[in-house]
Amino acid sequence: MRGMNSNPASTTNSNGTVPAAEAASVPSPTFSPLYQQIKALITQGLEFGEWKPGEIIPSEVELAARYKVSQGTVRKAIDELAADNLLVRRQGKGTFVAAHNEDRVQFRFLRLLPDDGDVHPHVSRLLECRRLRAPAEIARQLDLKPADPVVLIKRLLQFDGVTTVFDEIWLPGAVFRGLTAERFSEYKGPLYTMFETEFGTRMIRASEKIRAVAADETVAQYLGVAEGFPLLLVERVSYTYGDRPVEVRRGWYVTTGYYYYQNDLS
Amino acid sequence: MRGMNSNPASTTNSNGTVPAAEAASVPSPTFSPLYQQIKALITQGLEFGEWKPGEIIPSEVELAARYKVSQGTVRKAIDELAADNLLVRRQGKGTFVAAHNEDRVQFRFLRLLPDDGDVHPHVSRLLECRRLRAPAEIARQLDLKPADPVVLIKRLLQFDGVTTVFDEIWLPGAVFRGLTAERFSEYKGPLYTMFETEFGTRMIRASEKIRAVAADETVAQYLGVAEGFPLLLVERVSYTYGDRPVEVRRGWYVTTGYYYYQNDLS
DNA sequence: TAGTGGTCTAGACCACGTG
DNA sequence: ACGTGGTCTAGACCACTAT
Repeated sequence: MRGMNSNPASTTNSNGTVPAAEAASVPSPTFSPLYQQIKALITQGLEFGEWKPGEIIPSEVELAARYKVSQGTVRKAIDELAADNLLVRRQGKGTFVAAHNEDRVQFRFLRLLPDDGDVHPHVSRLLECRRLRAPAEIARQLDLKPADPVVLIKRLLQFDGVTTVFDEIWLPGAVFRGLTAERFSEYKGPLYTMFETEFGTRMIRASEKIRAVAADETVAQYLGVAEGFPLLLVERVSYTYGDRPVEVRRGWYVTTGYYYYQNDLS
Repeated sequence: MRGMNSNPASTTNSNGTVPAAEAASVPSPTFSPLYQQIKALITQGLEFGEWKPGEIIPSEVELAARYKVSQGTVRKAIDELAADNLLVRRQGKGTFVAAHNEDRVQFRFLRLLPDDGDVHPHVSRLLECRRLRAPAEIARQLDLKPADPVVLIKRLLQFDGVTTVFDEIWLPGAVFRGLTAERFSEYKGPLYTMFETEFGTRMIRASEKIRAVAADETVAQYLGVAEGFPLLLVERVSYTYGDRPVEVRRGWYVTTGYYYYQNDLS
């Protein structure tokens, strides 16, 4: 492999050098470092379920042999996947597919913390779960055609019996076939874990827009506050592999005694 | 150097292996990988001003020679410092000390974006800048003794002529000697740039607590909104080298037409 | 004892920026 | 043409976990 990763402009294009075996489906003409190509291959394995959440993936040495590259190259690929929170390394044991049912998840996707720092589990109460045609704005955000089917979920979150969050969750209907109120109610545990195990959809990344708004009549009633009460509105779009949006979530938060946490501005 | 980085429990403690020259002041008895030690040495160079913001640092080869380690070890140290936003790599040119006067800074520390996506520069208007004794809560957050001197700055930020942010900034008086309203007014450019060039204090990291609050009489007047209007309250603590807190900032944001942005929940 | 990830090295070549 | 960071390799040894 040494020295074969030449410039795409050179006479011998480097993509022939992807150590075949299970090379990318369509060898693109663009150049990328070997470890990026390995990273893509491993990501495919994750996406297509070759290794499932919580499971161990082959050792670095094995992967190096399979892809016909050095261990160092596999290592760099895994380093990035671990930084992206897709894999978790455990020294002496191996490398595992990140699962959404670990302790940290509640704080990865629900960043609301109480002022006193104590950690309380939350209770979810389903208000509504129905299928309808996507409003224009939701369709745009989910990258669907207007009027495509979507699932709308409304729910409340309670901390210590106090209703603190009202969520409005929009999901693409095609992906979340058979998601009903019953199915929803039966499921114990975090929502993202259900999405993962029941619908094979993993949330990889999210972006959020945060603002302060006044509670309207409906939301005020749900949250047990006066109309006009200041609420934190968090509008999140979550993405799965390939940066495909698969969830739009609008959350109205009562931030009395709670705050939204954000670390490190990088 | 090969193979000398043995366990701290072993007979020959590894810290003697720090390639001296400019070894750490107090060789601690705890073990850490070589590249972490190199990282600490480079960080010291940054903290003590050996290389100033915007300047280039020695090449990897030079640093490897100076610290008597391989280029790969220096590389790993620099990789982490770049990930921490303390250094910036530029292929073909060299590695530079991150400066706070670049384009990205306005978005690194002021994450307010307009709904339409356009980017407008902001104008700052100083309301007040005086010295006083630290209230208990501020003293706690700045790691000072109660009643230690602090500087309190109050200011407004305007976007397109519209007042959008009211800031209350608390700084340790000992560090920011000679910071007066005049000095403040004279300075053009971002605040953090002034802190850096005028007072030798760099903000490295920050954490934020965000909530929605109702505008009180004073803030409402400053921001030109009705009393009770919902505002985003962002409480930020900024840290310099060694995780020492050097700023407490409370910002009240009008989020009409603007939102607070947050990417990637990692 | 064996296997895994983690560290460290030395050397080669590539890609980028500048003279 | 030269120097910088970026990629890749091969091999050694360390640290942790399990058996």
